[in-house]
Amino acid sequence: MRAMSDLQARPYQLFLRDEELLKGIELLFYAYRDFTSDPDEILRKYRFGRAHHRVVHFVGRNPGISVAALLGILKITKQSLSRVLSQLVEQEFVRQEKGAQDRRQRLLYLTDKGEALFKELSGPQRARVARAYREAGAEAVAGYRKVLIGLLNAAERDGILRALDKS
Amino acid sequence: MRAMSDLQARPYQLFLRDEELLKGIELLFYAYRDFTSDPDEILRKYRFGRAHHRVVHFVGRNPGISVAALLGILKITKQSLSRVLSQLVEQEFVRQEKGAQDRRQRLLYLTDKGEALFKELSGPQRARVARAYREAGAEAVAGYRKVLIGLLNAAERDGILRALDKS
DNA sequence: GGAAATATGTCAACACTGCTGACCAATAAA
DNA sequence: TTTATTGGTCAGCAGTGTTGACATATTTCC
Repeated sequence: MRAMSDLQARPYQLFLRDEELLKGIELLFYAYRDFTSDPDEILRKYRFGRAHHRVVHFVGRNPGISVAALLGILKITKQSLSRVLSQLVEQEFVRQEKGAQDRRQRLLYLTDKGEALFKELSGPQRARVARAYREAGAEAVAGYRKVLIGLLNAAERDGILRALDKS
Repeated sequence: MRAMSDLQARPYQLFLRDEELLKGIELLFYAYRDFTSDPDEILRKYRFGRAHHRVVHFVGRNPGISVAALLGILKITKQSLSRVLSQLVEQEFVRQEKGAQDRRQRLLYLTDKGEALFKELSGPQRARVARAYREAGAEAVAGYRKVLIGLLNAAERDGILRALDKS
């Protein structure tokens, strides 16, 4: 494929590395594309989109989360969140409660209906991840996590890891 | 957090597994969120979006790709592709060429301007992946790949792997 | 107590990117 | 020559991100 002369012009390690990096990028794209396809289909029944899914997921996983904290996870504006959140509240998938200490806060919880949706949406995703984990083995899973953690913005890495370990 | 009685009602292994699966799901979300943030910012300068990025990327990586093949990668409709593709062609980031064997095809190539954009966009992403790979180590990278491949739709897995190895 | 900061909500407008449906033209294959 | 394939286009709609401007309730600070 490449002549020996190329190995002089450009260090072999570096060349290989760049190709590997691009493959890593593309693999992430493909995996995420397929990963989101199952819930996307389910959401159509409810006339919801991915944004609704994210809210249901992170409220379900963080009962009593504040709006500000949810915004921090999703990294969107409050106006964007407001649109989907008010739909979820109106249709009774999510319930809001005034904070006990700070009564300005609207703490978020899933209703029973919300829990059911959470499970319906996460079912195929859990199955997909379970299959991938099973096929790859425990050691590979550890590597998968290690690399994904490395992909995070360094500044927020600790916060995300803490959030993931709260359970 | 959980009483011993729960361990009887639900096998311990299964419980742990479910928690791990949800963490794997969330980690993928966070990684993809941060992974796309760098190019997103660059794209604003050009008044382009993520869809433009994807086209530039996959045309850059597959010079001479047909429109149908590109649609197969992106999994969007031709109308959606058309919108961004025609902008990229008009602004001379992408060039179209009639197929030699099949003259119905419009084979796609990056122009020099397109190549420059490709590099500008992939730079931060390659740096991010390089950092993650470096921090995690070769063994972890192998696991990362193994799991991501497992997340792909089984039906298309072989095709994607072949596409990734063409280089 | 009163001013300032914080948490949240809301209205309006805009941009990007998916989608469906309906056609059309050029070219290849049967 | 009919039929299928490749690609393009117009129109409209939905979902989700953005900015900017305000409004309200509550907490914190001086």
